[in-house]
Amino acid sequence: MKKAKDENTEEQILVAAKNVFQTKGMDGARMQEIADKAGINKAMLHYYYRNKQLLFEAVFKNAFSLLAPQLNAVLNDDSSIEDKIKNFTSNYITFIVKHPYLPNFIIQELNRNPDFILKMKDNPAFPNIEKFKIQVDDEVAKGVIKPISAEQLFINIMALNIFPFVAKPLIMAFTSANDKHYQQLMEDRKTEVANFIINSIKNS
Amino acid sequence: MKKAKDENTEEQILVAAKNVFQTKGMDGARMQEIADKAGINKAMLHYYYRNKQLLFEAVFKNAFSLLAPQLNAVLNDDSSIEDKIKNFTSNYITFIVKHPYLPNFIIQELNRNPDFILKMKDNPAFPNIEKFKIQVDDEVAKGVIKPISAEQLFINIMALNIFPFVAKPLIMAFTSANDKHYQQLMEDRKTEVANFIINSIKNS
DNA sequence: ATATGGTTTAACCAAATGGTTAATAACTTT
DNA sequence: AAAGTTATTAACCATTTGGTTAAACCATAT
Repeated sequence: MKKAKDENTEEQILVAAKNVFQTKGMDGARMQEIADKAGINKAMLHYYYRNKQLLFEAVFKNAFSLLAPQLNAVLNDDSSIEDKIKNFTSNYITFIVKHPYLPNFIIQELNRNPDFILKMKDNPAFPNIEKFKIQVDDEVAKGVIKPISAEQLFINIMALNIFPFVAKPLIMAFTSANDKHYQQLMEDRKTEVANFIINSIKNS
Repeated sequence: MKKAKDENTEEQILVAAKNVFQTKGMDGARMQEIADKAGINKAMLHYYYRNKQLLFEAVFKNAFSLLAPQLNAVLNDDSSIEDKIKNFTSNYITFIVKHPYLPNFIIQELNRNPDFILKMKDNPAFPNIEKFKIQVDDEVAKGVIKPISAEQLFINIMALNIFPFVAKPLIMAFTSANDKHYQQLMEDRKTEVANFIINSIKNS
């Protein structure tokens, strides 16, 4: 079978490209380095992905499609707000430990080229806040949680969960933490963050 | 006076370099573009700053020295925790509206080269959490605020304030906001964020 | 006015970089 | 096994890029 080799090479390229793009960014990445990491000739990159931009987009879409379902867990799940926050916080931190470069990569590249997100919006799995909005307004009306807009709550949830990984070097410096200490801080946040949010919004 | 011209050129270079480095990053920045923006010959960049790396470091240190005092307002001010949070949140958001590229620039470049922060630590104004730690432990002991570690509280304060600007393109996409709507969200956060934090930690 | 010293420029350079090409290798189909 | 097709490579190319150099410029001191 011919396909085996093809897909293998194509996949190896994507893995290598992910590696390089996510650590160095579009501008810092070198096609030669990607080729070396994939163990192939530089011309192969163009054979399969035509040019740097398209290879980058393949990597970016791939990364984004990993992150999106995580956020959808907050926006479109059927459980209560309190449960969502608890689950998301724990799950997200576990998730990000496995993909440490991911949030930073996405944020960095979107800031470099904000229009890029338009290409992502086509995807039906693109996170949408509408359902969450209804739920928040509902729970506020019922008095389950204190008045807050869905947008602000969602921003807060994202901020508290994502920021500590994006700003890792800053946090390590300010708290004089080594890698082990930093990991412990993040581990603690799996419950700490959910409590922090729920404390703030729950009516008692 | 000869000096007038010197300092003027040197300053113009720094302004142009800030402009380009903060929007494109170290890797995306081009010396030619900086020279053009400064209205001078490319050789002048090397005459005053020797090479790209040193010019970049001048810009980075400059940016960092703007951010540091903001964070020190939380860490080293003498007011109560509640007051600090209220003041910081409002001040920081006002500050960042004036320097929109700053937090993203610092975070992006520190992730590209984490060792870089070591050079910043020499500065005596480098944010240090020790005093804040004592204060938090004290207010927790007195029962003014609920039990929380100073590190986690500081991370939360930073996250809630800084993240929304770093992740602007994501937030705009998820909330389907245009620029005006986004600005309004940030404006609301000047009080919203402080309330959110205080709600969560204050003993009642 | 002229010598002096820092400032500025145009022209240049070597290395790096994304991309192409033409030939070869390997596999499939007939 | 011959023909056809896809995969892979080495060599090459044009452009970009950070950096250099030697000469010109200009303000000031003598």
